[in-house]
Amino acid sequence: MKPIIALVDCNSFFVSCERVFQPHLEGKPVIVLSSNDGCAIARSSEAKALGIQMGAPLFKIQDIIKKGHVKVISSNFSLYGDMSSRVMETLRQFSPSLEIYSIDEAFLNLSLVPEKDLFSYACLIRKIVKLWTGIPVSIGIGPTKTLAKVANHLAKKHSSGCCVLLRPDEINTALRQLSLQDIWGIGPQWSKKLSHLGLKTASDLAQTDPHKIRKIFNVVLSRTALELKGIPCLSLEEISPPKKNLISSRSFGIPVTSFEILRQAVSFHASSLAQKLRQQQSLTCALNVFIHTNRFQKGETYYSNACVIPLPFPSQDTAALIKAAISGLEKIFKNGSFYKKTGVTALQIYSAEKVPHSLFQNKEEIEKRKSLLKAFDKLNAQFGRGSVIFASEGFHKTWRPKACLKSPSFTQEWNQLPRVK
DNA sequence: TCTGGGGTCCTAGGACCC
DNA sequence: TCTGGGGTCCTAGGACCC
Repeated sequence: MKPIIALVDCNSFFVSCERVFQPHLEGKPVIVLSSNDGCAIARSSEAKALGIQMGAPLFKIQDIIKKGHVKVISSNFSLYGDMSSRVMETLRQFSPSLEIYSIDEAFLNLSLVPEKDLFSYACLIRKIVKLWTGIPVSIGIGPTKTLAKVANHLAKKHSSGCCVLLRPDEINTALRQLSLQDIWGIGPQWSKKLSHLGLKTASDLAQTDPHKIRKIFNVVLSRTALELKGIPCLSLEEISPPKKNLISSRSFGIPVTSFEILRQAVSFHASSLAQKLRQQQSLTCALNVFIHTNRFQKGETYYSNACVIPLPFPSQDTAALIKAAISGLEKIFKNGSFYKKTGVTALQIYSAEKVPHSLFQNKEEIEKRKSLLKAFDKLNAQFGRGSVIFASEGFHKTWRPKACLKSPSFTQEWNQLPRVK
């Protein structure tokens, strides 16, 4: 059977989530900021029209914001995560196989839908998602993931919000009008290198010999070229594999100089990693701890350092991870610096099932710790993250990133539920 | 004053093994 | 002058994604 893949992409997702609970923002320019209120990471179409670029630092767009009366909102990731689950669950109604690609995108296998019905089916999906979740989406359909991405690019420009790209003549026309940097998998570096080779459009790349691409670039780009030709190289991954690396890091709301505050932040990150490890039933063998000062600060020496701490035993235990992370911090902390950010990465992650217990570990003790952490996770799941914490995280989080313009957690906190008058 | 957080894959080169 | 052949594992760096 010929594969048919749909890419469903939520329009300006974070902005749309905010609009569901603040309908007065509809039709107005709105942006959502990154952590610490740093950059614009989501823009409504009205904000894009004003010239606000993706990733633009807030302080550089203050003029546009003022003149264009742009509504600025701090990010609220627990709200977006919750809304994302609602969208994905709705999409499951429409296909037996679905790959959740990111917080706001999913690939659907639509091979069972007759070709003539695809467009109206896409329109139906779009209508139901909007009705059930309040989130507007665009849907692109093609014979490969990369062509579904291309179709989605076109769908966003179309009033129907849907686009089917299956006939060779339609695909060719679309590819001739698509520039290299708009292709999924081609970033600024490769598009520059490709244009030096005389290639200008997606159609040029599709017509180039993939072996030649592989020689000059690598296998990844040669796959992209094949996918543009309609030859599937990327399969639908319905079950997301466990993460091979996990990271927890944040910039500080204010510069931090004290070791004690850094210790609290590092403990928070180690604890957050341990929870993620337990969630995906993995163990880590080593942590990487890093700190750095503000690299944009003129007149101050930039200091950045990191160190890897092997754990005595593979672990997912919060206490063990906190202990290791703090010992790493002690090695790299330099007195007198104004720190801007810290974080912890879990390296060498293995499935908990596959790692045997060490002879030097007390089995009883391990079981006791396991049930303690299970209760810990259960409480946090029931009463909200951070309801129970390890004391070394501290209770005040003075290092917390800035989020001055955050909207209420409409769907996760009882006391912040929207009121209907 | 103010510049995010969290991932993936591939390749080349070095260390080491028999 | 000429210095084996074949393999694994790890790491750093570079590209990409949302």
